[in-house]
Amino acid sequence: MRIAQYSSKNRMLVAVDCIIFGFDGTELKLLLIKRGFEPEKGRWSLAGGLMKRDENIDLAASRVLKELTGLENVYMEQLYIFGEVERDPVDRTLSVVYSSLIDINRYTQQINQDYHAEWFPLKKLPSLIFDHRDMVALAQQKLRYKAAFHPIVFEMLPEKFTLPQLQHLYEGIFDTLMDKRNFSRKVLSTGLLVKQKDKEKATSKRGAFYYKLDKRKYQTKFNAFLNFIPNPDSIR
Amino acid sequence: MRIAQYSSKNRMLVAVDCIIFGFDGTELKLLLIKRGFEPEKGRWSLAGGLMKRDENIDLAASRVLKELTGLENVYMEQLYIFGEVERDPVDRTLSVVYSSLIDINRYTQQINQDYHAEWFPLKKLPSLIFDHRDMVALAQQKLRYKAAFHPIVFEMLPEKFTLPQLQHLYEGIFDTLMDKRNFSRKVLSTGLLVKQKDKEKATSKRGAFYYKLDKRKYQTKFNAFLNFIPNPDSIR
DNA sequence: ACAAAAGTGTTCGAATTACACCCATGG
DNA sequence: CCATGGGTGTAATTCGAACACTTTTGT
Repeated sequence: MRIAQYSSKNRMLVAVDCIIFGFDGTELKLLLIKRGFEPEKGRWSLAGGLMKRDENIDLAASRVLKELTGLENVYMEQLYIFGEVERDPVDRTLSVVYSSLIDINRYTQQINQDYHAEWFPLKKLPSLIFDHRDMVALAQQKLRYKAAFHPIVFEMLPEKFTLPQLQHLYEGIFDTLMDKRNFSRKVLSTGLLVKQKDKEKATSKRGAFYYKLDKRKYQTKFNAFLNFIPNPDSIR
Repeated sequence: MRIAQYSSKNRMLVAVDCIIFGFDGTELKLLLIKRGFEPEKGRWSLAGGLMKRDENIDLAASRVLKELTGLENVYMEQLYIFGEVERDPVDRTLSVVYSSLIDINRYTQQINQDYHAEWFPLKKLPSLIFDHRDMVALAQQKLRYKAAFHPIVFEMLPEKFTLPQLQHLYEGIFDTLMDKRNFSRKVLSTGLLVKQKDKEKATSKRGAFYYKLDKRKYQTKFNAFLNFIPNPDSIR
């Protein structure tokens, strides 16, 4: 009876779609590609493609991202699987969504002219195909949730970064403003940041000291919960 | 080029597996079924089955759970997709894992003799097929994470429950002991509990007052983060 | 009368918030 | 010399942790 279900009539296609959040030191952005094939050719979408039958899901996500944007070796994690029956009009297709956080400036070389990929400010996204807008909304929600408790967003910063940059990033994620005195006290109290001797001088005359992440401590303290949200009600 | 990938050679099977956590007032348990078909017939496994091609994923999970355990209308949420290439020896099969929290006593009628389903204490699980042990470990981790910040675990309690029961549940989830004075102060301070006039008299001579969840407030306050973990280091 | 679980308050230290001024520098 | 953003300290409050005794009642 049940073993009969190990039959092929229920096989289906599985896609991966990659949500790439990026931070340029000021603003939170999302990487989109201009879809190069039908249906919906020419419209903006997440970097996505079909997973192969003999391919691990995580590797499929990396491959698709590489093929469509040129990005390689970026931090990615599985977010959710979307499976409404009618979500892709051509064929029954599930989509496993991956989410990623990167430092935009670190990867400008990789995202070159060969790819029709472009960064869009999170607040000014174009319309997206299928259910991609829902995917982005879910990813944003999860990013907030994680950022509220973990120092994970260091994935989106350069090797060296300043406290004002870090604060701008958190403000972007939560769409709120924070007090810089309280912010620096809290973030420094984690003991995860190492102050550098040099300064970032591009955005201010005085310059802001660089910090680096103490990666050893970061690994072990990952589960030490931080509470970065100034006030739950202020999150929009 | 790329449209050629909208071909059928990459179709694959997709299963759903259901992790059912239950609480009986004292102990955290997991619902397992004796697998009724090859391979691995006769061994214990999560309630799982293949998803149909014309079926929504969430509905597939509900259907499979109903078919294998008799359970209906339980709170379920998608946890993760497992997709190692060799995870199922018979055929390439992804598994979408769902996780669920229920009040064991409320559903004893539904889980009847027709089904080879059985509750196992979380600390004394039998060996499980395929990667099901990994699935359980991940679900447990996520349950802790959520329970640490949300009053979500009310899904696992009866309509009326006592503070000692609620505390035992949290102690089961975190495998730790909590101070009942601090616990009750914290949980009552949420304003989500409504004290009842009657008492539960089965487990003590004096009896413990019942409480009910204020569902209106629960809906709106769901995102008010609670911090139930006594001390992050004490979580094993 | 006693065993067993329920219920309740206080004190202390830590963390969080609100808030305002001086600093360094490039122009 | 001044405009711009960087950097720091303190007081008031809230929150979390530790801790022990009294109440109720079935046996």
